[in-house]
Amino acid sequence: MTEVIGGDRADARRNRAKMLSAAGDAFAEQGLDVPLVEIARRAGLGAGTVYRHFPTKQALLEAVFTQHLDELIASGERRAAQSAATEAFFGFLLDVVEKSKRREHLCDVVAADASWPRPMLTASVLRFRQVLTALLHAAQRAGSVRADIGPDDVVALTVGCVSMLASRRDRAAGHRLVQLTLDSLRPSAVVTEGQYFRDSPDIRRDTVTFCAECKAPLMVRPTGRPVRYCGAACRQRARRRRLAS
Amino acid sequence: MTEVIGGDRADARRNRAKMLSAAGDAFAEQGLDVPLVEIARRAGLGAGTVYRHFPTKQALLEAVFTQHLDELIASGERRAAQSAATEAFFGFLLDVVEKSKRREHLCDVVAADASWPRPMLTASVLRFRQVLTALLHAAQRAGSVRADIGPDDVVALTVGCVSMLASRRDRAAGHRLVQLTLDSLRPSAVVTEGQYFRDSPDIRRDTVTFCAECKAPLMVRPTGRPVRYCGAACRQRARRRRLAS
Amino acid sequence: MTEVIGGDRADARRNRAKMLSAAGDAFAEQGLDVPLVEIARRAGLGAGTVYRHFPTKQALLEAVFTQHLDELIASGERRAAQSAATEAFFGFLLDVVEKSKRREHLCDVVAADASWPRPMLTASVLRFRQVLTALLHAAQRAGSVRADIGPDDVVALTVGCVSMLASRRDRAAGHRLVQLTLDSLRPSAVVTEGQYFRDSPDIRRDTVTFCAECKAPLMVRPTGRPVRYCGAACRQRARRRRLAS
Amino acid sequence: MTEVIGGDRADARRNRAKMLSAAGDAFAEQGLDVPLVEIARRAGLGAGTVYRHFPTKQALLEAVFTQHLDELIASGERRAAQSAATEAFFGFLLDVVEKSKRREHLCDVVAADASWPRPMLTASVLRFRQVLTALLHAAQRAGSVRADIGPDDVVALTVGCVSMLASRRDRAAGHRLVQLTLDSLRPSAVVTEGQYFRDSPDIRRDTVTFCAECKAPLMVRPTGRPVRYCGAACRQRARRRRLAS
DNA sequence: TATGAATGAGTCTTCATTCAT
DNA sequence: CATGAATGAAGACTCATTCAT
Repeated sequence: MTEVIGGDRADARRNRAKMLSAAGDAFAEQGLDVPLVEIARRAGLGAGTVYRHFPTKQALLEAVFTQHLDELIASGERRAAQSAATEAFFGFLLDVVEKSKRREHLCDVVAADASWPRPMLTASVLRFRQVLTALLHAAQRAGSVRADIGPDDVVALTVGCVSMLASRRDRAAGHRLVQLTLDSLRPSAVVTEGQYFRDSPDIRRDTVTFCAECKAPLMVRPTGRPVRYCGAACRQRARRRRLAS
Repeated sequence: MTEVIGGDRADARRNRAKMLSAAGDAFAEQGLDVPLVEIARRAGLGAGTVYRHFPTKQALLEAVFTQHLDELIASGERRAAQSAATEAFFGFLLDVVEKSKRREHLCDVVAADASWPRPMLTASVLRFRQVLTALLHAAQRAGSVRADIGPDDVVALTVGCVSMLASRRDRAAGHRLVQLTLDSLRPSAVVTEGQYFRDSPDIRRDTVTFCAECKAPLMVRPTGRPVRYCGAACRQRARRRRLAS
Repeated sequence: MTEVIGGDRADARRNRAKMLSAAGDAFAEQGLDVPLVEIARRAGLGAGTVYRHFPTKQALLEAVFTQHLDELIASGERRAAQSAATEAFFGFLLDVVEKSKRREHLCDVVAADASWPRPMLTASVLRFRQVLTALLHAAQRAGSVRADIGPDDVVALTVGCVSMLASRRDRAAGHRLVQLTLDSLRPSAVVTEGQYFRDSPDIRRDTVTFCAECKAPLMVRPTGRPVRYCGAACRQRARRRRLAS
Repeated sequence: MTEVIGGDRADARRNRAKMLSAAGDAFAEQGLDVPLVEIARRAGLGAGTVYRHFPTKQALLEAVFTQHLDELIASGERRAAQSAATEAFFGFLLDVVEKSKRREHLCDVVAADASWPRPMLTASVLRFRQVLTALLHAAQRAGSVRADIGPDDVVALTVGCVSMLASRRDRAAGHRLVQLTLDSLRPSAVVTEGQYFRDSPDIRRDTVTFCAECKAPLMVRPTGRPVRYCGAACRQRARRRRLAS
């Protein structure tokens, strides 16, 4: 952790806050390559002052990231305390995605852990994982999230969602996509057999059947007469073919 | 398009290929900020040679991106010709994700179109969209993809999947996530009501009911006796609880 | 104008001066193509420091040029205040030529305005023109400079003189040439009719006499009483002098 | 001198001519810094071919310069043969200035002899000097050029004139300036006493008389018997003429 | 032999970091 | 202690010259 400078002096603390805020904005708007002097300028401070607080640009970046995580942690704890498990979990994920939207660059950092192993040891990172894990497990106990999902899956999913938001210009459409993606976590979601990927053999397959006409997956219906087609259209089409032959 | 240098000289063409390959690797491994001399070194060439072929680092990047797209286009056309609509579409998406895995940085380029508007006019980009759109529409006609999905949604979804793969270290787990996410496109996928996002009011809600036991969303069944549980397991569980009380 | 860096810090101002001086020397000795690091080396500073003060090599060049002009302006104003019109004007021109001697490259810049239109709007350029024009007009009113000469002619003439000085190795001989050339501006100078140049064909031959007062050339009048003065003003002035003595 | 390549092959000679022409244009339009490939492109040849003919860019430049001189030499010889001394001399100077107009960069080369001592040994340079000197002396013998002018003065003057033309946008005005300047060479021209340079503010006013033989200006001698000749040589020459008639 | 592709030294410019004011 | 000036290593890009085709 960065040694906090002048922890006892009000102005120093205010300066630190200004820097973090300015850095957050700057990274969001101009990417991680934004010059440090630009951050200092936004904060209304000198470059030297920034260095007094953060010995390295890297350190500043980590601090911004940590602050971001802390906000998410607070959000997660609030939701855990106030909502039922399912709402808490999904609400938290939406929070994470939404709040990270303007900070995709931070996600780059998370994604590229090879180049940045240290922050993974940070207290905030650990606490974030704890909160996430607790919410996840609660939701799983409540039956609203598939049992075969782990915290890492959730993190990866949210990272992906942030990317989606970033690449989908239409705001509303982006949100719908995120919704769609997060709902993949629900138990009803069907996982197509994973034969496409060349080298991932051991993916457990749910018991899926497919439309006899269009090969679309059919919902599981343990009882009753099994469906053969995904809908009226396919049934009709199959019929036509049968008659033709 | 970059003027191709030395189209008639075998060595020049070979060098161009070496550069593109080296650049692809370098961008993948070290990010878009990789020095050009590093790319030249990997290609076993001088920096000046790279500049002779690509007048700008940007131009080189675009060429790599274009080549990548061209591979995807070929893959898509092959699948469209050889497979049924559904397999073609989902197989194509998996191809896109898989092949882009080591090239997430290119996705950054796609994502950040504001800063890079020109390539969007490239022939390859247009062709890619055409292929994607054709596959999508075929799959939708076949009933295996939701009707309310457009090409931009699909692109964004794949971009997100690539991010997921990048952030999920476990290879198999990453693939499973991708599978899960892509399956969101299938008509059976349920979209939770989008009330979480502050400002996306107009998301059409499907009429969803939930499992009385586990709260999982249930498929719409307009006719017949409404289902109350998502499956046998839940029905049994509910029964047990009822007996216990 | 270049934003002046560190206006309040003594060392920064001293450094700025060192840079301008070093740049002036470097441009004079090695031409405009002198590497910026060479300038930095001469100034005893780092290249980055030069860039902090002048965002571009161009900007540095302009600053040197402006400083040069400012010196000339000061010289012109001093002379205008202290000397009679004729002495002031010719003295100024000699100053301009002499001081620009080691700075011919700057003249290149002036000459090549097509490639460098902006500095022409500079305050210093305008002021220089003002001073030059004022001195010229005063000298013309005093009768010591031909009436058909404009400021642009004078500038071009001095530019030419600088070139002469540069190409004439012998210092004294160079000065004599300049003297000769500048004296072309005096009314007594004879202009051969310009039949040589393609587009001014008819040359009248010169039996020339001069105004007894101001030495301006008098038109040939083969018959009748020869004129002695170029006009009423000179005749009157001569009369006054005769009466005074 | 550059070894002429393929002197026996017609195409090689044609190529050489194309190169020289292209180089002349390129230097004129884009300055001496024009890339060699640009010259090759203008000539419709490969860069390697240019190098086959001229081992160095410098060598090419010298060849262009030499060709330029050769044209001027031819012009001078033609005029010497066809015109009277005065017309020949001044016509030649106007030719030099006019033809060098688009080639000021070559003049830079002449001006900057420190950096380029070798071409001064070139046959063409020597021949040019010879022609110039002959024309000058003839004109001086004819009494139309001051006796105190040497070949170097004339060269410097023309270099200056080229600069004037370059810096005076108005074509006609430029030509008039050149005329004015070249006429400084005529004996009637008044040279103000050259004490201005460096720091001599009080310009003594000029009551100037001229040498009765060579028209050179005579120094003011307020008292005593007025001098009529600039020196013993002229006095003697005048005496001889008197005796002859 | 002509061509133009390859080379790499050299230039401008940026920016993280240090240090004098 | 805050400031912002100085630093110099590093990166993009150019071009004279060489050399393989």
